[in-house]
Amino acid sequence: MARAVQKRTLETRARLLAACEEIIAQSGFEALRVEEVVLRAGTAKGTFFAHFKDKDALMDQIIGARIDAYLDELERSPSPNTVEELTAALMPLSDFMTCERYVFDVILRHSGAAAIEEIGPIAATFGRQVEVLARWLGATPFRRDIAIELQAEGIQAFMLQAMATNFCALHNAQSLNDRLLPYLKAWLLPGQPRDAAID
Amino acid sequence: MARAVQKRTLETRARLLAACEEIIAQSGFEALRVEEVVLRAGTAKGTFFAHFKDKDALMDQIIGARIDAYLDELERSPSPNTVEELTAALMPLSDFMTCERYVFDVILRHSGAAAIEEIGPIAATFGRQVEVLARWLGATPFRRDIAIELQAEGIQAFMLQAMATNFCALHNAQSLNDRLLPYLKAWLLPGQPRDAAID
DNA sequence: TCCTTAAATTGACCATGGTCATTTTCATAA
DNA sequence: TTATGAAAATGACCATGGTCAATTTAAGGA
Repeated sequence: MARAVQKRTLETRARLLAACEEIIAQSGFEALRVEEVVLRAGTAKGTFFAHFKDKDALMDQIIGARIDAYLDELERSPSPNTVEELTAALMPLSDFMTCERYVFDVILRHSGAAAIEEIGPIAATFGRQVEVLARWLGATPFRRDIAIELQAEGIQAFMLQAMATNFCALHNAQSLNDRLLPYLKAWLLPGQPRDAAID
Repeated sequence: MARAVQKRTLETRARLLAACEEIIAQSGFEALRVEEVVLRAGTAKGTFFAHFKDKDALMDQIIGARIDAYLDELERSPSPNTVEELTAALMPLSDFMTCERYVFDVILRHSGAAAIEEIGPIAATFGRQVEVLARWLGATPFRRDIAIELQAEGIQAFMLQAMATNFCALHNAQSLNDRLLPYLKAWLLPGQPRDAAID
C-alpha cells in the first residue's frame, strides 16, 4: 500500500524549487508568481499545488531555510561578551529578515504557527533562535535575576520591534543596529549606568 | 477649481462603511468580501476603490478606529500601581488585537507604516499607545534607569510577542495575561525577587 | 510480460482583489 | 435656465492564487 516516493516526484519538486530560487535571485521574493514558476519548471499549475499547500507554504519553506542558514552561522560563532557584540552578531539575520517588506510580512505571519499543531519552517526557526540565544546567554550571562530562556525570548521580541520600526518613516534614519542596541542594553543590563541619550 | 466634497460622496462612503460593519458583525473581519460590501451598499465595485485605496486600507481604517477606542479607554483609566494592574489593563486591547488571526496579521502588517511618509490609522495607534503608556509610567514609574519612552516601547514589544505566541500551538494553553506578565515584570522591575517558576 | 492500482500530473475553471475608459451627476458661471 | 467641466460612479475586464475531476505514469504482483 504505502509506496515509496517516485524519483520523478523529487525531480519535479527540485525543478519547481530551482525555478523559485532563480526568480528570487533575479527579481526578489515579492515578484515571484506561481505562473512564472510552473512555466520555468515546465509543469502544470496544479502540480505546484500538489507539492506546496499554497504560495505561502512555499515561502515559508524557502525563507525558513535561509533563516536556518543564518542560525547555523550564529551557532558556530563564539558567545558574545558584550551586548554590543550580541547585537552585532544578530545583524546578518536581521538584515535578511528585513531585506524586503514582503519577506518580513511573511515571517511575521508565520512567526506564531499559523494553525494549532502546525509548526512550519519559519515558526521552527523562532524556537530554534531562542535555543541558540539561550546557549549563548548560558555561557555569558548578562543579568541573573530571570531565566535565561526568558532573556532569549526578550531578545527576540526586541529584534522584531527594531525590525518593524525599520520600515517606519519615523525611524528609518537610524540603522537597525542603533535601534536594537538600546533595547538590548536595557533588557540585558538593567540598572547599569549608560550613555546619555537613549532613544 | 477646488470644489467642496459632495454630500453624495459622504453618503456613499457611509453606506460602504455601514455595509462593512454589518458584515464584520455578522461574520467577522476575515469573511469580508469587497463584492459583498458593494452589493449591500448598492454601489459598483469601482466606487469602493474610489473611496479606499484597497481592501487593506479599509481594514486599516476600521481596525485602527477600534484600537483607538480601546486607547481612549486606557487613557481614561487611572495609572496602574503594579505590573499586574498594568498587564490587566492591557487585556481588552490585546484581546481585540488577537480576536482573529486575520486581524492580528493586518495589524502587524501596518504596525510599521507600510511606506515611507505614509502613516496609516493602525501605525498611528502604535505611536499613540507609546504616548499613553509613557504618561502612565510618568505617574507611576517602575524602573528609573532608562527613559520612560523606552520602557513604553518595550511594553509594546512584549505585548506583540505575547500576542504572537497566542496563536502558537506550543503556548496557547496559557492565557495571554499569564504570558505577558512575566515579560513585563522582568522588563519593568528588573532585579526584584520573583515567584518560583518563570517560563 | 501484462494488469492493477496508487501516485503524480494536467489544465480548464473558479474566487477575489483591483483597474480604467466611459458615463452620469452636480455645482457654478453665464 | 442653460451650458460646462470637474467630481463621482459605473461595470466590463484583468491579474493572480487556488481547486478538482480526469488523465497519465510507473511500481509491484501474477
